Amino acid sequence: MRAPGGRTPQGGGGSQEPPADTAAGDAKRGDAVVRRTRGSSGKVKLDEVARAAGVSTATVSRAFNEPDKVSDEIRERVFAVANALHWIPNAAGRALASSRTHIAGAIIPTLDNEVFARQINAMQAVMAGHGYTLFIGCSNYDQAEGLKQAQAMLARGVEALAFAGERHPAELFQALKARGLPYVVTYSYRADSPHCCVGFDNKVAFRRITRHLLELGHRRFGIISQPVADNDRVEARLAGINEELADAGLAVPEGRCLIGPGTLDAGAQGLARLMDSPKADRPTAVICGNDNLALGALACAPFLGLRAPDDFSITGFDDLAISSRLSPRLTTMRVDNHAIGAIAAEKLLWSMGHKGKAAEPRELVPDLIVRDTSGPPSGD
Amino acid sequence: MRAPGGRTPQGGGGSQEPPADTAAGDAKRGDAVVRRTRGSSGKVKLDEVARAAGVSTATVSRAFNEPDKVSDEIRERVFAVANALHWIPNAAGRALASSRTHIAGAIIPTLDNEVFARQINAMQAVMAGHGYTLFIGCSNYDQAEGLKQAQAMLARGVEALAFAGERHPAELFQALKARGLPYVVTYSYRADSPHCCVGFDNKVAFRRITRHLLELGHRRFGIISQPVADNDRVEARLAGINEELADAGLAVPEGRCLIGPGTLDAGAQGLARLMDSPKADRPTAVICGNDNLALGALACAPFLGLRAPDDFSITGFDDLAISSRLSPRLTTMRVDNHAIGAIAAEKLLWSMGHKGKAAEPRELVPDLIVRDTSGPPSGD
DNA sequence: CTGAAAGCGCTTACAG
DNA sequence: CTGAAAGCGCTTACAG
Repeated sequence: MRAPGGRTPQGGGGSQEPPADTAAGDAKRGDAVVRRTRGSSGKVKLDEVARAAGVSTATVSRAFNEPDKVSDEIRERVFAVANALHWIPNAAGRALASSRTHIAGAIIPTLDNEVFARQINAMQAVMAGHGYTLFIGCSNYDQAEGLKQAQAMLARGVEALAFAGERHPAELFQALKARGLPYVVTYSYRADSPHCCVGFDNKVAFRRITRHLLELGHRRFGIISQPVADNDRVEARLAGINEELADAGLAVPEGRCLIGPGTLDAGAQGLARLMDSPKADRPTAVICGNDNLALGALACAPFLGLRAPDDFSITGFDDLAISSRLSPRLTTMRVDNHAIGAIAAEKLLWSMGHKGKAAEPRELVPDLIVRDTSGPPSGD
Repeated sequence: MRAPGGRTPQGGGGSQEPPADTAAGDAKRGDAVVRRTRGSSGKVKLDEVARAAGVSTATVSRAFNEPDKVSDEIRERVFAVANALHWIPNAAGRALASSRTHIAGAIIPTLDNEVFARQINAMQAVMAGHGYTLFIGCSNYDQAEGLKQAQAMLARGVEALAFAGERHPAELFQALKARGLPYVVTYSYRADSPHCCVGFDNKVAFRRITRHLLELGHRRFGIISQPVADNDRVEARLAGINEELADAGLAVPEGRCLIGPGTLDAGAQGLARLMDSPKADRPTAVICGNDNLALGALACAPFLGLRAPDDFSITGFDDLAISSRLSPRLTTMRVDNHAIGAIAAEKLLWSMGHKGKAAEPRELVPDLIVRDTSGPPSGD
């Protein structure tokens, strides 16, 4: 309610004359100083807030950044004036002076995906709660693109970085190390990883789902997977399947592990190819690298004259919203992606508060969700 | 290949002695200047590049920002040195000096959605191609949250802003106007909108899909829609349906326009409620506010003993990838979301290049995609 | 608790 | 085409 620039009636605090005038005489004399004119941004600056509130710029800055160090009365006055003047602090000035940008970055493979969208949402919320802005970059599952995004973020002065998976160019890790920049690897988790991981063990997860199928009695398996290139998570998944099968004395035959884009169509085509052999030879269980592939396969099954789980079993991974709504309901695994994002953000915040020291990794464990699409193999 | 700091053998260009030493005497004498020590960031700075290349800071800056103004020889030398030193320009310093941040912002309702993810992807690509970084913020369909995100972006110094829809607090538009900040409204388009819109006319689109159903002979309609609050797009969609029906002398009866979250479950529950009446009275056509709702309804239909299009017709909006893969394939409308994002980015870039002048709006037209789920009403 | 002023790392008007 | 230096809008070590 106090008018901007108005001094308190009490006039306390030992403040001198209003400095509004003194500031005018800032052209040094006797030195033939060349006056440059630089277009000021035209926006209200901290400087003007200070003048209007009758305090120094230091005090205005402190009122906002270290409120405890400023007397109640002055703090309130500064806030009121800043408000009245609609002052918005210039982030660049702040960053330059403090060498803190309050920006963190997250690099994910793709936005178009419930899984990563959820992680980002959570990260953003936690970061915002601590005064940090989150930069988001998409690699489109391409290592080189991911590196480019990371470099752009470094140039922007991010103070911490999160990225999905640990398969990234050595250059990235070097740059991070060189700058002592905190980072976390999200989504992936390996007990022996050199990085701070917040995620789950993809290999263990796929051993689990494979075991589920083995326990149901399946012996002939087929796989439909996303590309392995640049993707440690997919690699670990395939390894998990193969190891679990090997432990049971089994293996996926040549030509029964189909690799393609992680799309609905690839899932559909994959199933058609896997089922294109005499019934006695067909896989009875199909493990898909994610729900999307499984959903595509499921949608295609009727056209092949097949249905799960009577004619074959099939599993996904992710537990997308739609996976449990469609019929037959998909057997899959679910990860708490919101938690991954939130925890990753907390780890980063912790590191930033501890001189960049790496935070403790955190393993989340996916749940196996057995629904309609997995059952005992049909006797042939 | 040239060693950092090494001068060219030819020594051309009239360069004086290497300035490596002259730079040391920068403590002014005879003035009792107090030396402050401020932790330098520890990173390589433009200053060091200049010294190593034997040129002024101005020249280094120009070499990167206005390469034409620098001689070939010096430019190459500067590049080589900068490279060897791994110099990464400090964005804050640059922003402060030039009052250009090269940051643009985009605010969308949610990340978790093919539609917006695609727009963002396209925007980001176009922006990156022009040296701009894209800030992304999610409002979660909440006006107040959207405003908060926008304010955070202003504080970060975004030079342009894109946001979905035109239903936003007046405060937002005032702030934009006050700063002369270019912006575009994405997704929505109205011929008489005061804003630069890049999107489609939601009302016209839903008139179109309603007409399709009318032409098939439907006379009893039901609606399953997302919430109208804070959402001009949804409002326009409902208006489109109602106007088209009114033109045909029809109306959606009380209780047959169901509003809820735009989820699969809401779609399922919606269909159950709409179909909960004697067959002769049930709607024969159900218009959904988006594909997700329609997909949920479709998934639920078998449990109701119904199937489309024999027992009822149903339509969506968005043409999600899965909508055409599932059986029955959904009748829906498709918008080129990639184009919306790309064009929005170009408009913003254009505005920034033209002193913030508003760009021309651009209307995209959605395609009606007639598939399995719409057919003539079943005779009862 | 408060202020005067240097400094953060760039860009750019000015002068040559 | 190039350089010397002021200035962008803040923060903070120093001094009181």
